[in-house]
Amino acid sequence: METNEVELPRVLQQLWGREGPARPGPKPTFHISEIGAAAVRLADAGGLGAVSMSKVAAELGFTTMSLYRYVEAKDDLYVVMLDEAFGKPAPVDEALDWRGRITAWAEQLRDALVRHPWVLQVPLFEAPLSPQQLDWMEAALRAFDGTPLTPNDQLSSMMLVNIYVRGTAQLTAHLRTDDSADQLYARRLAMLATPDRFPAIAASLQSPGQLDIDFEDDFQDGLDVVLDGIQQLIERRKK
Amino acid sequence: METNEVELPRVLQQLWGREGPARPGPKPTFHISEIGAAAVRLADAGGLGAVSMSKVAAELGFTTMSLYRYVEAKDDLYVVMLDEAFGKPAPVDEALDWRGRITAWAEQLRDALVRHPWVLQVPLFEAPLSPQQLDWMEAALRAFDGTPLTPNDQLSSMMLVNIYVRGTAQLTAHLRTDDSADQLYARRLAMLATPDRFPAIAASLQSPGQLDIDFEDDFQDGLDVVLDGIQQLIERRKK
DNA sequence: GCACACTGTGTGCGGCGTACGCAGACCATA
DNA sequence: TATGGTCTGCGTACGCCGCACACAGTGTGC
Repeated sequence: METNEVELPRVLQQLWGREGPARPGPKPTFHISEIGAAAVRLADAGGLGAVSMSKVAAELGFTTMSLYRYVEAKDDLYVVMLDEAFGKPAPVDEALDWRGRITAWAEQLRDALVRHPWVLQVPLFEAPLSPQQLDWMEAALRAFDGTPLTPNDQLSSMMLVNIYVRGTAQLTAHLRTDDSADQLYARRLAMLATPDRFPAIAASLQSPGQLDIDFEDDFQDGLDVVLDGIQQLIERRKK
Repeated sequence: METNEVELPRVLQQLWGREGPARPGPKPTFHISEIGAAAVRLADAGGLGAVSMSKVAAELGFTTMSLYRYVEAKDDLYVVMLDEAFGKPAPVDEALDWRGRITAWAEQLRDALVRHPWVLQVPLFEAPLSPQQLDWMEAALRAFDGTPLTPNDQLSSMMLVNIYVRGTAQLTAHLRTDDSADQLYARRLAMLATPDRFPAIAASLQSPGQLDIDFEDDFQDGLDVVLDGIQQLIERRKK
């Protein structure tokens, strides 16, 4: 009888704690999650660029090449970092309706991205399969419990919110570190977007309230637009 | 009298054709857009990783260091590449309503991203100011002509659609290159997302129609959800 | 107690971005 | 037309990076 586990990459096996027991040779000095934590520390402090195999190894008091006993390539390190950075999502509040629940989820996700902005720069080539990422996925899906959304609807709605949060986080990432950046941008835009070639842009620059951005309000407003769309889908499914 | 132009970085000045005329010394052999085109060619063929200063220079028959006469750093090269890759958006079709127009815009954007998937991997730290990117921005804003949306509404609605397209493109990018990837993912997910810890995920895996993904349909459905949200905003603004 | 799989180390390679100094080309001015 | 100054393009070199590979030591299962 074959278990036939659609074999996972080694990193994922380690993250899921699927280690074969008791093998010959010396015991590993630490768990990959410690490597991930060290890498996250570096990234938090100096951005993703500050994360290199040698720096991570140095952080742990090891040589560069030791890391390759735990990780097959740098991409694997990224996987571990992501899993480490997100942490566990707060449990779903059953008292709220779906809108309140998914909003709380979105805010949590946003906060995590603000705490670890480098997450948005991590080049990823595979869909998420690490434990904590599935926890987040699970939490989002549960927010739609009790709605008439089909499983597929729930999945795509989650993706929609996920995409929204990541997208806005990316757009505002550089503004958060430099307050004057948006004003400089507005002035440059005003200079380049001449009314003859860019009437619509020029017009939007005329409008007031352009210069004081409130991240919190903008985030909520945009999210509400997305959720309004999902709400319509829910109404449609009710019939 | 000071022109006081909120001085642009040199790359942008070159992209906008704001060159000071007639200076001593030999004439530049080419324009940065040629460098950008060469880099885009490399990226299209071998991904963003295939783009290095030396490779681009070789593509043009030049030495590596020559490029630094046109570009201050590699990040500048990315700016040029992006401007080059997007091209000009098709003119807005006045016959359509806002929904038809922004849909057409979104489809165009998606097609551009499918043609140049590496765009999604380009690390960017500044808001777009290059000519063609402003063209795209302008086109999107014009789609909302005639709606009661305020300029700020239009801006955030555009961002919403932009974010949606980029997000979905990112998610489906790796699926397009490998048809079996999603099935492998589904099987791995089924193995890891046990009903005790991940009931919602497990449930959604039970649902039918999971395995045959239709990019086109999924894209349109999700986009419609987003547009439904914007429509509600429009209704609200009407009053 | 023995064999052997496994851990951690050292060396080294190829490639990257780019700082810097130099030769020659070309224009503005005299 | 002669000249001076400045810009272009090139060569060299440096310090990083990810990682292949060979090697020594370690501890478990037989």
